[in-house]
Amino acid sequence: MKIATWNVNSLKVRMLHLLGWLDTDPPDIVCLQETKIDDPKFPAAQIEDAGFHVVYSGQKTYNGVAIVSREPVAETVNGIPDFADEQKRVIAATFGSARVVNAYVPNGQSVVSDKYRYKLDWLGAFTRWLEQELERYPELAVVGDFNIAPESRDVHDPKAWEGQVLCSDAEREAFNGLLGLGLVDSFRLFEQPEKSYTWWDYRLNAFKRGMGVRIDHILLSPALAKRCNSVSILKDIRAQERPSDHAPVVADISGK
DNA sequence: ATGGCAGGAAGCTCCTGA
Repeated sequence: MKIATWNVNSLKVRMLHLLGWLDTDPPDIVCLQETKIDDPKFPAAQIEDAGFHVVYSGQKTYNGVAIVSREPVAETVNGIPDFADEQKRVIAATFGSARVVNAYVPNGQSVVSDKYRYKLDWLGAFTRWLEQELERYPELAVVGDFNIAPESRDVHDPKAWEGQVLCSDAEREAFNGLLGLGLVDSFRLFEQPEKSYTWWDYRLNAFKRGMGVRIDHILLSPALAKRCNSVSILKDIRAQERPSDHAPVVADISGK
């Protein structure tokens, strides 16, 4: 089973990129973030016509998440239970024995912003919920745009980013809190190219100059990590015409 | 130190993203 995560930065604009990917080299599950589309306008029919199922939780202009899958979904949950939040940032679903949580973690804007406080509160609630999910579902994948670069090697210019949003101590502690539950940053289970990133600013020709950060992640419970064969970043999709500013990440967890 | 680019909604400019 291949599971992927991709921040599309508007599904409407990225629809042909998605359908092309699903046509040529489809993962079994694709988790999308920043769909930026209200549920009544979600292009479900186009995705279903391509032979996939899809569940979604969106809103106009901001946020929005969806899970596209070969197999039908069960036990769909929108949002973090018991955490009041009008922003559509989480959707979870079950595939066979595997549970998939798809998250668009708040950006934070800057460390002195109210949005940063919201981000940390949000991550606290997210972590408490995932602790329960792990007990219920030993085969758990937590994927999405975390808006956190876990380590210096995940940032093209660690000096410039030091203490900034995405890289601050509190954010990295929150990320380590997720790992503390037993989740594994699957990307680092394997040898990876130097300067592996998942997001590059649209400005300054950042993609071509390799100026990126690794903020999109696939975290796996021990039971799934054991079956993980490879994880890679699909830079080709970031290199297309009119791309999202994020590249997808895909993990193969079909077992040895 | 600042702005650069892109998307969306509104409406001919502003907010947000990371």
